[in-house]
Amino acid sequence: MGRSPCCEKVGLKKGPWTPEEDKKLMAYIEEFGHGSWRALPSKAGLQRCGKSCRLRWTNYLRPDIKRGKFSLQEEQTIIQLHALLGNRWSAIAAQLPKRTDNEIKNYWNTHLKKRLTRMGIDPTTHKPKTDALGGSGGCQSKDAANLSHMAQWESARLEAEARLVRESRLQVQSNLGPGSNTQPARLVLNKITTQQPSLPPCLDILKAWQSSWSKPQPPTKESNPKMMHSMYAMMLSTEDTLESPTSTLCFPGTTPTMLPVSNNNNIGVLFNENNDMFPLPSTNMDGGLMKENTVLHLQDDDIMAAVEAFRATTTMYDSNNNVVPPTLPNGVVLEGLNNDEGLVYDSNDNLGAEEENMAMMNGDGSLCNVNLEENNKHYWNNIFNLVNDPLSGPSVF
DNA sequence: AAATACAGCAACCGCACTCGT
DNA sequence: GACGAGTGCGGTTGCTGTATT
Repeated sequence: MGRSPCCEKVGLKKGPWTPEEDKKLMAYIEEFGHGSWRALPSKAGLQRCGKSCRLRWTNYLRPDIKRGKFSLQEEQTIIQLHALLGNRWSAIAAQLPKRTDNEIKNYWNTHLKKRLTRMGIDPTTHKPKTDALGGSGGCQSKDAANLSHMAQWESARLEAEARLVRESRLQVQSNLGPGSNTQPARLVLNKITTQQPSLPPCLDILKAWQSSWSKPQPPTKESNPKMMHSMYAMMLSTEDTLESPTSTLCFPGTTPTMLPVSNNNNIGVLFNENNDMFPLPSTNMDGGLMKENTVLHLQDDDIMAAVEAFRATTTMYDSNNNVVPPTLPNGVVLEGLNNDEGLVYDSNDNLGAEEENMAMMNGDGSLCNVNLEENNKHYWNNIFNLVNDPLSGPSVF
């Protein structure tokens, strides 16, 4: 549908904001909240369009914004999430507290993208640029399928989280009145998701999903208690037995029944305590196969649990904005996960060369081995070595 | 010291989506 | 269901500071 441009009025100022304009905008929002952005400029005495005001506020003036150099942890998170999500900056920003999507986007384009390019890695696909010359096409397509499958789930989750944030903001704002909308979305969401009323039965799906994303790695080295993040194992794996987070799986605490699958696709079906059947996302709700790129439409209950599930397996922050290790449903704390993102390191913090076979838990708690493709392993190894190496920054590029 | 090239980043643009009517 | 307002989002532009010649 056609829209009238928001800045059609002649005389509205564009370009860099002056300190005076910033003061006016901040003073107005602190007193009244932003309300309607379109109406704000005239009320605040600004010769700007509402869109410009919103951008200035969200990207620069908001009090809950951290500026300055990105930490190694933040760099790692950006790279990994970009590998999974692509240029979905708002989704990536949702996992980095106090960073805006615009800032992350700029940082990617000016720093991280160049680093990967110089390493010979396509920053779009996160694969070595020499892929076309060699390697196993079949394995790579399976990788891509797994990644795409996970990305579908993640995409749905992030959309859900964004919606939750919007809704919760509205709710908090309406409870507290004008001027109270500066609450960081993360905090608002935490308030909601930490309340866990009796969960509806369908949440077993999300439990399963959570479990599939946070299976602990059995100790492969006595001296190294670090845990493996199953998501990355799945991203790295090309083994047929390795399934995406949305395929057949089990989780501790409940014992879902698995339906036999009728084809080679990763169809999964779970049952809750009442034996209600819940097809996993590779199937539609009729149990039939979803077409590629089918958009998932999750119920709100699923969304709530999905958000909680993801939080259990991704970087989390305490009230002081310190990273806290995630906790599995059974209470196991995944020590070292956030720094290492699930990869197994040797004593020098390099990925262990002998770790070709990474063990994962089967649904029944037994172990299965996962063969990792050399190229992919080296790719992630390179990335983490690079971003962890303080000398590899400007001196390299 | 001046000119030029480059990097970094704030801000803009326009499309897409959501929601209310 | 159609429409329009409001907003979110990602791509792009262009300004500014710094490095290099």
